[in-house]
Amino acid sequence: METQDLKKAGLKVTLPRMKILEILETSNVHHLTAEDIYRQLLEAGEEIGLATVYRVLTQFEAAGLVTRHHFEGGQAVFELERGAHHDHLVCVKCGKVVEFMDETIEAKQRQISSEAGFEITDHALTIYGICRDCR
Amino acid sequence: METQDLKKAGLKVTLPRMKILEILETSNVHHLTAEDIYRQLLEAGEEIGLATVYRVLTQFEAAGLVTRHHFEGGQAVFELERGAHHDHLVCVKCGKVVEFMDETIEAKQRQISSEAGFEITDHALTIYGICRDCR
DNA sequence: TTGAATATGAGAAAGCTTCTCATTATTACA
DNA sequence: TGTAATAATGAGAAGCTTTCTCATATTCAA
Repeated sequence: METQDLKKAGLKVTLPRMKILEILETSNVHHLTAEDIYRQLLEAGEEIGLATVYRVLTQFEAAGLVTRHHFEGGQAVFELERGAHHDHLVCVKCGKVVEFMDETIEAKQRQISSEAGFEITDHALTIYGICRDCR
Repeated sequence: METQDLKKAGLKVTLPRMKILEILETSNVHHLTAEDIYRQLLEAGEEIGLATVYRVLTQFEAAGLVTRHHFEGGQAVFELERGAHHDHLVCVKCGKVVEFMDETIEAKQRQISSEAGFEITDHALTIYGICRDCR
Protein backbone atom coordinates (compact mmCIF):
# COMPACT_ATOMS: atom_id res chain seq x y z
CA MET A 1 0.00 0.00 0.00
CA GLU A 2 2.79 2.43 0.81
CA THR A 3 4.70 1.73 -2.39
CA GLN A 4 1.52 2.54 -4.33
CA ASP A 5 1.38 5.97 -2.71
CA LEU A 6 4.99 6.66 -3.59
CA LYS A 7 4.64 5.54 -7.18
CA LYS A 8 1.47 7.57 -7.63
CA ALA A 9 3.40 10.61 -6.46
CA GLY A 10 6.06 9.99 -9.10
CA LEU A 11 8.61 9.01 -6.48
CA LYS A 12 10.84 5.99 -6.74
CA VAL A 13 10.42 3.39 -4.05
CA THR A 14 13.58 3.66 -2.01
CA LEU A 15 14.59 2.46 1.39
CA PRO A 16 14.76 5.93 3.00
CA ARG A 17 11.26 6.78 1.78
CA MET A 18 9.81 3.48 2.99
CA LYS A 19 11.42 3.81 6.39
CA ILE A 20 10.31 7.39 6.88
CA LEU A 21 6.76 6.52 5.85
CA GLU A 22 6.83 3.60 8.24
CA ILE A 23 7.87 5.81 11.14
CA LEU A 24 5.10 8.28 10.36
CA GLU A 25 2.57 5.44 10.16
CA THR A 26 3.55 3.53 13.26
CA SER A 27 4.43 6.34 15.65
CA ASN A 28 1.86 6.82 18.37
CA VAL A 29 2.77 10.52 18.40
CA HIS A 30 1.29 11.94 15.21
CA HIS A 31 3.38 15.11 15.03
CA LEU A 32 7.09 14.65 14.48
CA THR A 33 9.92 17.00 13.68
CA ALA A 34 12.48 16.10 11.03
CA GLU A 35 14.92 15.67 13.88
CA ASP A 36 12.57 13.24 15.67
CA ILE A 37 12.37 11.09 12.57
CA TYR A 38 16.11 11.27 12.01
CA ARG A 39 16.75 10.15 15.58
CA GLN A 40 14.37 7.22 15.24
CA LEU A 41 16.12 6.17 12.05
CA LEU A 42 19.49 6.23 13.79
CA GLU A 43 18.11 4.22 16.69
CA ALA A 44 16.80 1.66 14.23
CA GLY A 45 20.29 1.39 12.74
CA GLU A 46 19.41 3.06 9.44
CA GLU A 47 22.12 5.22 7.93
CA ILE A 48 19.93 7.92 6.48
CA GLY A 49 21.10 11.52 6.39
CA LEU A 50 19.19 14.41 7.90
CA ALA A 51 19.19 16.13 4.51
CA THR A 52 17.38 13.14 3.07
CA VAL A 53 14.80 13.28 5.82
CA TYR A 54 14.03 16.90 5.03
CA ARG A 55 14.03 16.26 1.30
CA VAL A 56 11.70 13.29 1.59
CA LEU A 57 9.32 15.08 3.95
CA THR A 58 9.12 18.01 1.55
CA GLN A 59 8.33 15.63 -1.29
CA PHE A 60 5.72 13.87 0.81
CA GLU A 61 4.18 17.22 1.56
CA ALA A 62 4.07 18.13 -2.14
CA ALA A 63 2.47 14.76 -2.83
CA GLY A 64 -0.15 15.35 -0.15
CA LEU A 65 0.99 12.41 1.96
CA VAL A 66 2.08 14.63 4.81
CA THR A 67 1.16 18.02 6.27
CA ARG A 68 3.70 20.45 7.66
CA HIS A 69 2.62 22.53 10.66
CA HIS A 70 4.31 25.60 12.10
CA PHE A 71 3.44 25.50 15.76
CA GLU A 72 5.09 27.97 18.11
CA GLY A 73 8.82 27.45 18.49
CA GLY A 74 9.99 27.82 14.92
CA GLN A 75 10.52 24.12 14.32
CA ALA A 76 8.20 22.51 11.77
CA VAL A 77 6.32 19.34 12.65
CA PHE A 78 5.13 16.80 10.13
CA GLU A 79 1.97 14.76 10.28
CA LEU A 80 0.85 11.86 8.11
CA GLU A 81 -2.26 12.79 6.16
CA ARG A 82 -4.93 10.43 7.42
CA GLY A 83 -7.81 11.77 5.39
CA ALA A 84 -9.95 13.72 7.79
CA HIS A 85 -9.17 17.38 8.29
CA HIS A 86 -8.74 18.50 11.87
CA ASP A 87 -7.30 21.28 13.99
CA HIS A 88 -4.98 21.17 16.99
CA LEU A 89 -4.83 21.81 20.69
CA VAL A 90 -1.20 22.04 21.79
CA CYS A 91 0.03 21.96 25.38
CA VAL A 92 2.67 24.66 25.80
CA LYS A 93 4.28 22.79 28.71
CA CYS A 94 4.65 19.20 27.52
CA GLY A 95 4.04 19.56 23.79
CA LYS A 96 1.13 17.13 23.74
CA VAL A 97 -1.13 17.56 20.73
CA VAL A 98 -4.84 16.81 20.71
CA GLU A 99 -6.74 16.80 17.44
CA PHE A 100 -10.26 18.07 17.07
CA MET A 101 -12.72 19.06 14.40
CA ASP A 102 -15.79 21.21 14.67
CA GLU A 103 -18.16 21.69 11.78
CA THR A 104 -19.58 24.92 13.22
CA ILE A 105 -16.12 26.50 13.13
CA GLU A 106 -15.41 25.09 9.67
CA ALA A 107 -18.62 26.56 8.29
CA LYS A 108 -17.97 29.96 9.88
CA GLN A 109 -14.53 30.01 8.32
CA ARG A 110 -15.93 29.37 4.87
CA GLN A 111 -18.46 32.14 5.38
CA ILE A 112 -15.87 34.65 6.61
CA SER A 113 -13.48 33.88 3.75
CA SER A 114 -16.10 34.21 1.10
CA GLU A 115 -17.30 37.50 2.56
CA ALA A 116 -13.74 38.82 2.43
CA GLY A 117 -13.35 37.69 -1.18
CA PHE A 118 -10.85 34.96 -0.35
CA GLU A 119 -10.71 31.52 -1.92
CA ILE A 120 -9.49 29.25 0.87
CA THR A 121 -6.43 27.13 0.12
CA ASP A 122 -5.78 26.02 3.65
CA HIS A 123 -6.33 26.98 7.21
CA ALA A 124 -4.81 26.35 10.56
CA LEU A 125 -6.53 26.70 13.88
CA THR A 126 -4.26 25.96 16.78
CA ILE A 127 -5.25 26.50 20.37
CA TYR A 128 -2.38 26.72 22.85
CA GLY A 129 -2.96 25.91 26.45
CA ILE A 130 -1.99 23.85 29.46
CA CYS A 131 -3.28 20.32 29.58
CA ARG A 132 -4.81 18.60 32.58
CA ASP A 133 -1.63 16.65 33.38
CA CYS A 134 0.52 19.79 33.42
CA ARG A 135 -1.62 21.63 35.94
CA MET B 1 1.65 57.88 25.58
CA GLU B 2 4.26 55.58 24.17
CA THR B 3 6.78 56.39 26.87
CA GLN B 4 4.14 55.50 29.46
CA ASP B 5 3.81 52.04 27.95
CA LEU B 6 7.54 51.50 28.02
CA LYS B 7 7.94 52.66 31.60
CA LYS B 8 5.03 50.53 32.73
CA ALA B 9 6.77 47.55 31.19
CA GLY B 10 9.91 48.31 33.18
CA LEU B 11 11.79 49.32 30.05
CA LYS B 12 13.90 52.43 29.83
CA VAL B 13 12.82 54.96 27.26
CA THR B 14 15.47 54.77 24.60
CA LEU B 15 15.69 55.96 21.04
CA PRO B 16 15.64 52.47 19.47
CA ARG B 17 12.53 51.51 21.42
CA MET B 18 10.72 54.74 20.53
CA LYS B 19 11.57 54.42 16.86
CA ILE B 20 10.51 50.79 16.66
CA LEU B 21 7.25 51.55 18.43
CA GLU B 22 6.68 54.45 16.05
CA ILE B 23 7.16 52.24 13.02
CA LEU B 24 4.72 49.68 14.39
CA GLU B 25 2.19 52.42 15.13
CA THR B 26 2.39 54.33 11.89
CA SER B 27 2.83 51.52 9.37
CA ASN B 28 -0.26 50.92 7.29
CA VAL B 29 0.75 47.26 7.09
CA HIS B 30 0.08 45.84 10.53
CA HIS B 31 2.27 42.75 10.26
CA LEU B 32 5.99 43.34 10.00
CA THR B 33 9.02 41.09 10.16
CA ALA B 34 12.07 42.12 12.18
CA GLU B 35 13.81 42.58 8.86
CA ASP B 36 11.05 44.91 7.63
CA ILE B 37 11.44 47.09 10.68
CA TYR B 38 15.22 47.07 10.41
CA ARG B 39 15.02 48.14 6.78
CA GLN B 40 12.66 51.01 7.61
CA LEU B 41 15.01 52.16 10.34
CA LEU B 42 17.92 52.18 7.90
CA GLU B 43 15.87 54.11 5.36
CA ALA B 44 15.04 56.65 8.04
CA GLY B 45 18.74 57.08 8.73
CA GLU B 46 18.68 55.42 12.13
CA GLU B 47 21.74 53.38 13.04
CA ILE B 48 20.01 50.63 14.96
CA GLY B 49 21.32 47.08 14.82
CA LEU B 50 19.23 44.11 13.79
CA ALA B 51 20.04 42.43 17.10
CA THR B 52 18.47 45.37 18.89
CA VAL B 53 15.37 45.10 16.76
CA TYR B 54 14.92 41.46 17.72
CA ARG B 55 15.70 42.16 21.36
CA VAL B 56 13.26 45.04 21.57
CA LEU B 57 10.50 43.13 19.79
CA THR B 58 10.94 40.23 22.19
CA GLN B 59 10.69 42.62 25.12
CA PHE B 60 7.62 44.25 23.63
CA GLU B 61 6.08 40.83 23.25
CA ALA B 62 6.80 39.98 26.88
CA ALA B 63 5.26 43.31 27.88
CA GLY B 64 2.15 42.58 25.85
CA LEU B 65 2.69 45.53 23.52
CA VAL B 66 3.22 43.33 20.51
CA THR B 67 2.13 39.89 19.31
CA ARG B 68 4.40 37.53 17.42
CA HIS B 69 2.74 35.38 14.74
CA HIS B 70 4.17 32.35 12.96
CA PHE B 71 2.51 32.39 9.58
CA GLU B 72 3.68 29.98 6.90
CA GLY B 73 7.22 30.61 5.74
CA GLY B 74 9.12 30.31 8.96
CA GLN B 75 9.69 34.03 9.42
CA ALA B 76 7.94 35.56 12.41
CA VAL B 77 5.80 38.67 11.96
CA PHE B 78 5.10 41.20 14.68
CA GLU B 79 1.91 43.12 15.22
CA LEU B 80 1.19 46.00 17.55
CA GLU B 81 -1.38 45.00 20.15
CA ARG B 82 -4.33 47.25 19.52
CA GLY B 83 -6.61 45.85 22.19
CA ALA B 84 -9.16 43.73 20.42
CA HIS B 85 -8.32 40.11 19.79
CA HIS B 86 -8.71 38.95 16.21
CA ASP B 87 -7.69 36.22 13.80
CA HIS B 88 -6.16 36.40 10.34
CA LEU B 89 -6.86 35.74 6.70
CA VAL B 90 -3.59 35.65 4.77
CA CYS B 91 -3.27 35.78 0.99
CA VAL B 92 -0.68 33.19 -0.05
CA LYS B 93 0.10 35.10 -3.25
CA CYS B 94 0.59 38.72 -2.18
CA GLY B 95 0.90 38.32 1.59
CA LYS B 96 -2.00 40.64 2.34
CA VAL B 97 -3.46 40.14 5.81
CA VAL B 98 -7.10 40.74 6.69
CA GLU B 99 -8.16 40.69 10.31
CA PHE B 100 -11.44 39.26 11.52
CA MET B 101 -13.14 38.20 14.71
CA ASP B 102 -16.07 35.90 15.18
CA GLU B 103 -17.66 35.33 18.56
CA THR B 104 -19.22 32.02 17.49
CA ILE B 105 -15.78 30.62 16.73
CA GLU B 106 -14.33 32.06 19.93
CA ALA B 107 -17.05 30.45 22.02
CA LYS B 108 -16.63 27.10 20.31
CA GLN B 109 -12.91 27.20 21.00
CA ARG B 110 -13.48 27.80 24.68
CA GLN B 111 -15.94 24.91 24.78
CA ILE B 112 -13.61 22.51 22.96
CA SER B 113 -10.63 23.40 25.15
CA SER B 114 -12.53 22.97 28.36
CA GLU B 115 -13.90 19.61 27.20
CA ALA B 116 -10.35 18.46 26.46
CA GLY B 117 -9.17 19.62 29.89
CA PHE B 118 -7.04 22.45 28.50
CA GLU B 119 -6.69 25.89 30.02
CA ILE B 120 -6.27 28.20 27.02
CA THR B 121 -3.22 30.45 27.05
CA ASP B 122 -3.49 31.59 23.46
CA HIS B 123 -4.85 30.57 20.14
CA ALA B 124 -4.20 31.25 16.52
CA LEU B 125 -6.66 30.82 13.71
CA THR B 126 -5.18 31.64 10.36
CA ILE B 127 -6.98 31.03 7.11
CA TYR B 128 -4.78 30.91 4.02
CA GLY B 129 -6.26 31.69 0.64
CA ILE B 130 -6.11 33.75 -2.51
CA CYS B 131 -7.55 37.24 -2.30
CA ARG B 132 -9.83 38.89 -4.83
CA ASP B 133 -7.02 40.95 -6.36
CA CYS B 134 -4.80 37.91 -6.93
CA ARG B 135 -7.39 35.94 -8.86
C1' DT C 1 25.86 65.64 38.01
C1' DT C 2 27.09 61.27 39.05
C1' DG C 3 26.90 56.36 39.67
C1' DA C 4 24.44 52.08 39.26
C1' DA C 5 21.79 49.77 36.35
C1' DT C 6 20.41 48.88 31.87
C1' DA C 7 20.64 49.12 26.77
C1' DT C 8 23.13 49.10 22.52
C1' DG C 9 25.92 47.65 18.29
C1' DA C 10 28.66 44.49 15.91
C1' DG C 11 29.90 40.35 15.02
C1' DA C 12 30.01 35.69 16.42
C1' DA C 13 27.28 31.81 17.11
C1' DA C 14 23.29 28.78 17.26
C1' DG C 15 19.36 26.33 15.28
C1' DC C 16 16.69 24.79 11.50
C1' DT C 17 16.50 23.92 6.74
C1' DT C 18 18.13 23.73 1.98
C1' DC C 19 21.72 23.21 -1.46
C1' DT C 20 25.67 21.00 -3.95
C1' DC C 21 27.79 17.39 -6.03
C1' DA C 22 30.06 13.05 -6.39
C1' DT C 23 28.36 8.42 -5.67
C1' DT C 24 24.76 4.95 -5.59
C1' DA C 25 20.27 2.91 -6.38
C1' DT C 26 16.00 2.29 -9.10
C1' DT C 27 13.39 1.43 -13.13
C1' DA C 28 12.00 0.69 -17.90
C1' DC C 29 13.19 -1.73 -21.60
C1' DA C 30 15.81 -4.67 -24.54
C1' DT D 1 18.47 -10.59 -16.63
C1' DG D 2 21.52 -6.87 -17.94
C1' DT D 3 21.98 -2.21 -19.02
C1' DA D 4 21.43 2.65 -19.80
C1' DA D 5 18.98 6.60 -18.30
C1' DT D 6 17.08 8.74 -14.67
C1' DA D 7 16.47 9.83 -10.05
C1' DA D 8 17.89 9.53 -5.11
C1' DT D 9 21.28 9.63 -1.50
C1' DG D 10 24.85 11.18 2.01
C1' DA D 11 27.91 14.45 3.78
C1' DG D 12 29.15 18.65 4.41
C1' DA D 13 28.77 23.34 3.06
C1' DA D 14 25.85 27.12 2.99
C1' DG D 15 21.70 30.05 3.88
C1' DC D 16 18.41 32.24 6.88
C1' DT D 17 16.43 33.68 10.88
C1' DT D 18 17.22 34.51 15.50
C1' DT D 19 19.93 34.79 19.80
C1' DC D 20 24.14 35.55 22.37
C1' DT D 21 28.43 37.97 23.94
C1' DC D 22 30.79 41.69 25.51
C1' DA D 23 32.86 46.12 25.36
C1' DT D 24 30.89 50.66 25.03
C1' DA D 25 27.24 53.97 25.62
C1' DT D 26 22.93 55.64 27.56
C1' DT D 27 19.29 56.30 30.96
C1' DC D 28 17.51 57.74 35.28
C1' DA D 29 17.07 58.24 40.29
C1' DA D 30 19.03 60.67 43.87
